[in-house]
Amino acid sequence: MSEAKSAESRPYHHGDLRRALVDAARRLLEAEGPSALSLRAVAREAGVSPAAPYHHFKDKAELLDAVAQEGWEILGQQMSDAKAADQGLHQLTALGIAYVCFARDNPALYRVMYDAARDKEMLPAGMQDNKDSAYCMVRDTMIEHGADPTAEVDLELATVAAWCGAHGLAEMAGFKQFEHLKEQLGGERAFFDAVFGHMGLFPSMHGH
Amino acid sequence: MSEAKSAESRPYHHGDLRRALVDAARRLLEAEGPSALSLRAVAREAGVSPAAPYHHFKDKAELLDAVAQEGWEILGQQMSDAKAADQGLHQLTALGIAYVCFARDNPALYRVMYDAARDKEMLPAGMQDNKDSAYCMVRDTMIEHGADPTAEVDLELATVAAWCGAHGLAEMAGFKQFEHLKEQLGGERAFFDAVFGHMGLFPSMHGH
DNA sequence: TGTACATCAGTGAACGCGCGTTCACTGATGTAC
DNA sequence: TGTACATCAGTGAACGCGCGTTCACTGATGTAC
Repeated sequence: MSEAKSAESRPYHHGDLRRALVDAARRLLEAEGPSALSLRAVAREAGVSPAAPYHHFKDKAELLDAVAQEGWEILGQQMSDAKAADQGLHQLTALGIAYVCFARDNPALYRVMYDAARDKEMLPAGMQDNKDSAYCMVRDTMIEHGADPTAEVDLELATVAAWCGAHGLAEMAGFKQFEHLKEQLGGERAFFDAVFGHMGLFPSMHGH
Repeated sequence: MSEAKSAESRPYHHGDLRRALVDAARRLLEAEGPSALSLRAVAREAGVSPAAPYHHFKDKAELLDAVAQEGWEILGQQMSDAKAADQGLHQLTALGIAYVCFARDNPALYRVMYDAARDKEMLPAGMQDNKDSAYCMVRDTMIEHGADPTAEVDLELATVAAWCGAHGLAEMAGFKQFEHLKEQLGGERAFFDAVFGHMGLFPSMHGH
């Protein structure tokens, strides 16, 4: 797993250690889980001394924040791509599926994304009211598909409900005990679709 | 916070140290959060030496399991009470509200309940297929309210969907940023109701 | 009722460990003249 | 083009800490006779 290059190939100055540290953290995260994500382990994985990260991050929390931030950016990009690839009424479902697939592919990163925010008692980046947060993308998509933008409370409730549903499914889908359901339905994607359908959150999915 | 009794009042033999340790763990958990839950801290909180817990638990994981187990029992009891108190079509909603209220009142315990299971790569106690798990209570209630018990896949999907929705809301409701929504709706309970309503999971809530 | 003894449930000191962080340092790089 | 020097980005040793766990121990309890 270690990315440490052989002694002769890596110069004394790294070039972009900040980047390398965040990459190393992500590698560690998915290989060993969130509890293995110590500053020292990240430095080790990146092939530098334990003190090196302090030239790029104030402390461990700042490194974790950077990892979480990158996670939210990737998730936002994947949701945006999914939306672009699926014009029409299915766009909201596409967003939900993209969200859950991201969590399936990066379960430990996904946890860090929320935990880093909880530690700071803040909303995570992807849920903030920035114009390009994932949360706002969901809200905007709802408006594009007919939600009334002037019914502010209702709109926000619908967005929260969709977000909660996706988050709940993202965490539950990790349990191996649901494998049999996925198989019976013909695959993971169908399982996600079906659960979203039962939630009735995504208008494209329930024809009634 | 410490429960350690004064020297003269506590006998050498504790009486029920196992119980006291689980209680101490829960106290610590809600006061300091999941990351503060070390074996030593629990022993300290209970007023005994760091080695004492080993007479009652094989290791730290076993203590955490006991804490999680108790959490699931309390949650199950509260859901059962809520169901009993609300005959009729609102029973499913009552279960959902009870679930979310438990998570609101015991956020750190709630996390431990899932994390302890994830560490063992198991379904948590409350989600197992025991006759009296919380998960089965939800499924049974769905049947009582008209779900077709012979449509097994559909029934399980509906239960999973409800469970995911409740879990998602339970975790999101902890963010302070939703306070304004709760206020606008006239309280936390109304907020929970409204989100469940938007999910369309709970038949009693959506009249359409 | 009294005594011997096994068992139980604590103590407290110690172990090795990995952690976050600091420090004085040094090698590499870039800029001024 | 060459040299002096400031700055940058690393090293590696060290710090103190809290952790999980083990160990030999001892005080308290219960039971047999």
